Amino acid sequence: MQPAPPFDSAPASQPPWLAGLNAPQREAVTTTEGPLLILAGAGTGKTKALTARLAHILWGRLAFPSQVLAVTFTNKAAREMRHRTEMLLGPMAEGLPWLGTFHALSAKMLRRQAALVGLTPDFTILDTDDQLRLLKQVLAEADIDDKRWPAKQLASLIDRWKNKGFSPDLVPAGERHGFADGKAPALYARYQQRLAGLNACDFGDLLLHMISIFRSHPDVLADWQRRFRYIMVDEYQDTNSAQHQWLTALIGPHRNIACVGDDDQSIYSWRGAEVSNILQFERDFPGARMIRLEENYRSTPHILGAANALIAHNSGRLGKALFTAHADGHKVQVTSVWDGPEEARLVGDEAERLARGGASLNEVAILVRAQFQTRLFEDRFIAIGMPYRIVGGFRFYERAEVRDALAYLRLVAQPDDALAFERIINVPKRGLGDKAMATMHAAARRLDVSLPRAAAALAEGDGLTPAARRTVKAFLANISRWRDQAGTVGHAELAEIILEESGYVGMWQAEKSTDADGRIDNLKELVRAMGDYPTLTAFLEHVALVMDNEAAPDDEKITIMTLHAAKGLEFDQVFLPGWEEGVFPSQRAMDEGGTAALEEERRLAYVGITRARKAAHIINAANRQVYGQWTAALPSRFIAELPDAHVEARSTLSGGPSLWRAALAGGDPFADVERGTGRGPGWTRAITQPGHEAGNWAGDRNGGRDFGPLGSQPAREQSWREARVSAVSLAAAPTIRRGAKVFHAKFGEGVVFHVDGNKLEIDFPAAGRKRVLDSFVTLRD
DNA sequence: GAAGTGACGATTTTT
DNA sequence: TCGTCACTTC
Repeated sequence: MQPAPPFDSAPASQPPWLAGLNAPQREAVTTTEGPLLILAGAGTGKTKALTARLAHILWGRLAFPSQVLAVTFTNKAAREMRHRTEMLLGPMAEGLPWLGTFHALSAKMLRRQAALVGLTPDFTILDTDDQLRLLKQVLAEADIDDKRWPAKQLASLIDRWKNKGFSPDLVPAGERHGFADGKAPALYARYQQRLAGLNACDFGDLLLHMISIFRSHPDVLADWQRRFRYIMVDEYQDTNSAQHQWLTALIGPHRNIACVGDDDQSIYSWRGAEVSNILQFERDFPGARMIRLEENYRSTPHILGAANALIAHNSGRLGKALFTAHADGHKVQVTSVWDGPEEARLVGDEAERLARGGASLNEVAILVRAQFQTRLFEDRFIAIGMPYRIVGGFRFYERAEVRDALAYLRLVAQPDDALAFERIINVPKRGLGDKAMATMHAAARRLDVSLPRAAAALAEGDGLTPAARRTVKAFLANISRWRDQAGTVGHAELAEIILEESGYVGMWQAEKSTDADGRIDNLKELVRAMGDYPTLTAFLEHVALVMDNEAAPDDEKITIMTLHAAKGLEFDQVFLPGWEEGVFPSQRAMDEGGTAALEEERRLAYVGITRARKAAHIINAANRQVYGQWTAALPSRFIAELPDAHVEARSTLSGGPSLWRAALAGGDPFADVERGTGRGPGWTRAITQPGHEAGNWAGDRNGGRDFGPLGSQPAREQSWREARVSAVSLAAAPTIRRGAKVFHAKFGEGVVFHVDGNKLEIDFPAAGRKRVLDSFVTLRD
């Protein structure tokens, strides 16, 4: 399956981890000494090479497992690497204590050396929610109007500085201005003070504190350097400056660092990633070797040909071209359609066709540039009953109910956790308002103790109203009772007791909203997950650093997700909709970042195409609704950059691309289109629907760039059919009354119990009473 | 403390 | 256009 590598003549005694590797992969595995950059294109067996390299080092006794530092970005990648190394090595891999994410590893180091930065080893790790609340307090304290200068903006500024490795005193003069008249560095300093007072770190601190320890304590650094004989880094193109500093500090005199990455897949500059880290590898590490993995085991030659040609339009690349031994397969399809709904319809039809042909829906993905694009697909898939999953959005530990529950647990584990205390002191409602909170904050400042301690003091004194005093006292009594119980009952059981006795579960049970059930389920899931960890502290550490919660792989569904989220994944069939100027490449990105941003968009396109194993299908719509306005859209320039040899283009538009050209030239867009006759029944019905007059469809609101009334275009048959469908459902909606029989894609048939505008309460025999929007049901007779 | 009202703004997201 | 958030009002 691979071209015969020179090492194929190796004796039969060749170790198992070298089996099945091609020549460059093998070279990457066996080059253990000195700096090495493995430039691994999409689908070239990067993880395989990396895990084999780990196996090679450990089996060859070049180092003990505890002497290897293996760093990834995400927990998922870390899990994957651990798992695959275990497959090669067996139990030996379990002893890899320093395999993990940058943040997890740095936190582990920091816990051992917390004292050097004024923390205790049990410091709390704040999530973005806590961080924001703290910053709001800092802003209020400095008397800065957070309307004018939002805490969020300060948070991202501080984040950016931390990504670059700047502590407050190191922020360069040129970057100090721009927020609250140059007060940002002072606010940053104050924020750090507050964190220290809370014995807490935010994510950025996990690395930043270690970097400053490395700087100021050479002896400590030397210890760490001695420990790590080999360093390996995954996704090196995504490293930011702080991570780069952290890594270079840790490299000992042996300089055994191997970084794996692909400059063409660098898509996170907006998050602080510096492509220059990978581009300048050889300058950073003189004498470094570079090995290219270019044989792709994933995609067909047409897919790779298209991707290679596209990415060749970027400048400043390290350069590489993917090739494969696979048979030709299909060309990349590029389809032009009339508008967004038609695009969704097309993808739905194609997916149905694939499913009928025996393909697994789990192997079909729709990769979009931005979240808003998912809606049309969702609408369409609900309408046709196509099972789908949308990846992204809120993660488990970010849900409000999970965070509330965690705040209870944190407060039990850490009596001084002021942020946790603040979050839940009045959840469920206990009648403590702003006034009581202000009193407690004032007391905390005056007595110079943590907020919970101040509250305890107030509960004994007379600073609060009698009612508030009683409430606070009872609350604190509960907390300390739970803390005592921690010694006698298991932590998962304790969590159950806390959630029950605090009234928190009751609060959700009393709530009648649609999602209350789901929230209670999430609380149950949280308690269940706690059982997987030996102690409450271990669990809280896990939660802080591992924000993802691997969803159980469920049944056949088509996946909808962003291109960013798709990096590292692969699917047989990949749909790439929305390839229009302004959408992809994103207008906003180009406005903000110019050419550099355009190149990053192009890398994103490259990532998208290279996700496909068997087929890639690019789609662009001539018209799209942007913020409620219909706008004409040109096909993405990336489409033009794909070579004809690897592309099969088609259009469902009569007139084809000339339509767009005409539209942009400002002339009559239909000048070269045959005028048809009919406005069918769909038209009539569409225009008689309130809010669905022709002008809504495609009017003249966009400076004449929109296409005029469309009714006469025979080629738009499909669009008309859709117009009729939506007209029918709109017409049907008002006739839904109590007692009506309706059908819902998820819950099945049901009987309407109550109507409130477009909100329906429906009794479903299978799912019980649900609140549903009328647009999600169809009327049955 | 809940419900209604108006302004605002709207990529990509991990730890 | 549509959803969110903060603020008002009862």
